[in-house]
Amino acid sequence: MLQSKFIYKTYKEEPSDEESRNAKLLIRAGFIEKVSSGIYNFLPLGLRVIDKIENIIREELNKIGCQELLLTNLHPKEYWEKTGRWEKFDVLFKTKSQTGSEYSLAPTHEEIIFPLAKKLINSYKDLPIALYQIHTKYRDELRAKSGLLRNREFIMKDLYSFHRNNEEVEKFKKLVDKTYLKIFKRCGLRAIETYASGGTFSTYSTEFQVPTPAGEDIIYYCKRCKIAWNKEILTSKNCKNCKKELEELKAIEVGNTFNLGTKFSEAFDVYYIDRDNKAKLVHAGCYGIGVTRLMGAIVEVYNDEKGIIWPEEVAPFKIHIILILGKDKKKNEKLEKYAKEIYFKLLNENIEVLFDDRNISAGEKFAESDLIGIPYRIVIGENYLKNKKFEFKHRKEKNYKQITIEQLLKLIKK
RNA sequence: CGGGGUGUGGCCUAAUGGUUAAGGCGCGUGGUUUGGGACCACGAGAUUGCCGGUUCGAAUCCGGCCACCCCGACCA
Repeated sequence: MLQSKFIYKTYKEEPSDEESRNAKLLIRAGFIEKVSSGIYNFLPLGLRVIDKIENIIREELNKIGCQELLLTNLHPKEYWEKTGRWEKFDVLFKTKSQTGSEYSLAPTHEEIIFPLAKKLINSYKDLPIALYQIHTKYRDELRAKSGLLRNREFIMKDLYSFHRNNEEVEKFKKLVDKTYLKIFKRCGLRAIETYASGGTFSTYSTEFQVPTPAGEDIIYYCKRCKIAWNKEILTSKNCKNCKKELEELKAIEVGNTFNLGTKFSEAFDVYYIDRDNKAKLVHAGCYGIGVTRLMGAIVEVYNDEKGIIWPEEVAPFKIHIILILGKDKKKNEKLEKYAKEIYFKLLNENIEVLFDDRNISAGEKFAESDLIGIPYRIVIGENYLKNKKFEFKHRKEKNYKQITIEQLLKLIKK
């Protein structure tokens, strides 16, 4: 991508109507734009990060046999009345059609996927089934807050699994838990498996908590066992397994996994015929990852005074090429030619590159580059003409190396 | 929903109740620059969140409403 053609806009000053680090940086750097409280637009730069996160999730879930689908976000009232949640779900957005039909905007999708599962499941031979989607969710929060961490509209990955019995749900849930840790690790985050309450429809849940002072949850972490308990269910300040004293941490919940039991199967009559020819209730689990919240959490964890520092796998681009021209026109022409060659070589290797080809001051290029936070930066200046070497450095490092394009390709491919 | 705070060009800010609302960023034109958000000149851009009130006169004072931020409550 040529930066001169790339549509985005950065700001030198922080927005006055945001307090959280993630919102300030993402807005300043041109990833998102605020429309209203808890409502944001994702600009081309921001969408690239969303796509990266979503694809990591897809890869890992597909590996364990999950299949993707897309469920509607307009939920007829009757579906939500069946579970009693039309009245009970306090953050439900409700809307009415011209003819008076009532709908909710999807805050979660159990009410839609269980009726679907009923159609898909007849026999024990149809089970297990694991379906997921990555889609927008709506929640009428009384207080949206903290940039991308608590929104009224947000993107979520929600997975639902259907099984013959509780043991199979538990077994699958453990597999999802393990997969979640992989997903968060690939996103650059250390997520802690945390025991938590099950809310109104499950006995317990597992939360995936990313420790950061910006978090709104408080968890108690055991360094030895590498697990934690949410404050809401804490019974002792010592680990239940090893008795070690627990550490209190602030954290952001980026994912969760629930064993739903048969609660929704009962509400929607989801049965299967078992080997013994008897109809039995389907056991289910549900598993969420807040995609946009995850993006906010990554920024909260990875930033410095100059801007964002994206972990490699979720960065909008991998390499930022900065071309610095001098006074000599002939030299400049050569430099431009070489820079383009390097740019195309990297593109040929399927490396995502942002090439700052704009005719602006070097200082502005550097400042903006630091703000956007692309992991690797190469600077092509007059020195390149002498030894065919450019400067190469990681966003988080201060010092650069002088290397050739061949050396760069070796380094990057690893 | 309870408490606190804030609303001024696209963004960030300034302005004892007193001319025509000031500056910086950004934007346009011309020129000079080019290794850490450069400089000069000229220019465009505002019903000071909205409605009402007080006053000879309101961005400024008063009332109501709205929006945003923060704390709390809530958070399948």
